[in-house]
Amino acid sequence: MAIETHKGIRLGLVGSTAFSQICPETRDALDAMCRVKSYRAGQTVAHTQEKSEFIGCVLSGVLRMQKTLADGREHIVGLLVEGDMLGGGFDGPADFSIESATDAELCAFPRTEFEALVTLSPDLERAVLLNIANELDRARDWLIILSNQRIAGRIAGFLLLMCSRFRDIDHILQRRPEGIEVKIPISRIDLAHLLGTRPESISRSLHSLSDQGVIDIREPDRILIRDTKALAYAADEDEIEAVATLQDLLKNIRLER
Amino acid sequence: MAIETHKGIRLGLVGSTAFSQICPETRDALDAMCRVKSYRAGQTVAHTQEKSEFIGCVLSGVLRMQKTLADGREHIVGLLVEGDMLGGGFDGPADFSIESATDAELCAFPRTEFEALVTLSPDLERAVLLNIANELDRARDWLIILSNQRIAGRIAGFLLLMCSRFRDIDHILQRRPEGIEVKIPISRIDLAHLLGTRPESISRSLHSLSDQGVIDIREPDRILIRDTKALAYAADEDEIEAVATLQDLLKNIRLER
DNA sequence: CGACATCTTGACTGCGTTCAAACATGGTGG
DNA sequence: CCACCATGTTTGAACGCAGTCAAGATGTCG
Repeated sequence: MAIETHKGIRLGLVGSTAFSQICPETRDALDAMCRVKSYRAGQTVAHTQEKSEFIGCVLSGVLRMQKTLADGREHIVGLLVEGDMLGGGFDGPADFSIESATDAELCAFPRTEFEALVTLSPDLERAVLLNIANELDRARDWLIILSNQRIAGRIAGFLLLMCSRFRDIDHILQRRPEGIEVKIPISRIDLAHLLGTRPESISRSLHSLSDQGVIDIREPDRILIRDTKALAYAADEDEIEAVATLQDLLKNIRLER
Repeated sequence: MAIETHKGIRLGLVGSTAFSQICPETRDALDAMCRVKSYRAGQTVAHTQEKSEFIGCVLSGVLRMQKTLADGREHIVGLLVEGDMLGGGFDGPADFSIESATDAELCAFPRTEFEALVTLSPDLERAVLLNIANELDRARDWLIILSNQRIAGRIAGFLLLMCSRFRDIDHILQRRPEGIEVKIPISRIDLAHLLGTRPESISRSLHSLSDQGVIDIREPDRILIRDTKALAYAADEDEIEAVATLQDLLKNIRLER
């Protein structure tokens, strides 16, 4: 079960993320009702958002957001990282479950209290709205990535999305002289699921990109992006093969001489 | 260019859709600022939502919502039908363009006036929020459909999604004794784009489903669904998931008939 | 050190992309 | 009214990517 600690020691963090632009007294009220919960990797945070009795804000770690299907299987529709809200509860009839992909901490507000505060504080309502709008935007990013026919293209898009989305989260993204190092927060199986393919294909495409020198696989879940531009190219243009063969040709020519 | 007519003759329609639960005086205010715009198929309604000076609500027809990519190409991320809002403008830094897929009418509110009204009327703000939440939900339905690796499965999911989303829109969906007839509001190319594949594959899979007796292709864009259950089976039998809500909808459709 | 989970690699098959051409449909002008 | 072209859809054939099953490699933990 989740470990609970008391109240808003971490309010500074809360203030820096989803609730950055709310007035002091509202923030104090949030502080008063706030509770920190800790989860280990793989735990279920909430089964359906409707029934969950709290609204949360991720402080650290990564959560999987998955939709429960009729036959009981679950499908990942997004990830939550620090600063993201969960349990907004305006998601209509959706049947979601949230699980921790890594060890995670989140800051929980009792649902009823929170909603009461929302009706009182317009800027909090606005914050909630902005949060949902942000999620919508991200969902559409996923759409674009998923509609790429080639797996390598989807992976390239995924990596780029990680770069843009998690630019400020240093334990996921790290700038290195050689490039940008990305820590992939979910397993290959989950990633494959997310990208609409199988782990084997993920592996192959990843190593294919590696062979082209675009990325470097330091560990299975730690990837160094050497050439962002080439990666963007791989994500947009499916004609990467043409380029790849060109580069091979050039290399071979140079080697032969 | 768009043809504009004056003020809210159609307010009843507006009231029946996105703004169903707002108080009378707010509705009157909306009425006062409302203007009806008409578009023909293929016109650009708004290039980016940010710059568009109005917020709209679709009265009739279908709009394509597409995201502009770095290289200038555009990618469809959703459809808008009657009752949907556009230009919510909380979509962050998104770069969207909206085009009419069919002849369409929409009811436009000047952005500044609308936003001023939003700050005054909590229930209007709530309506906006619900609208975004609804769109988020739909975007996730697309995600699930797209993550099906087999094309036939995606098409099946798409058809079922049409049935659930447009249940009440008679010029798209029509109940027939033999089944449900769906009018596909976008071209094969756009559909292929939306489902992450090519028009040829769309055609093949569609005819494959037709050969199985699941559907009947009356015209390229008019499809009769004979066997909803088989269609749902085709959507999730292909290993990856079916949309949970679709199951509910099937129930509802059966009940309604 | 061995048992387990995760990731990778290999070989094979099939689906879907690709390129190309035939087929409908609608609008235009002779 | 029909020939004609433009657009969109369908069909055909060939190739290649990715899914599948199976085995090997790597890492993790008791």
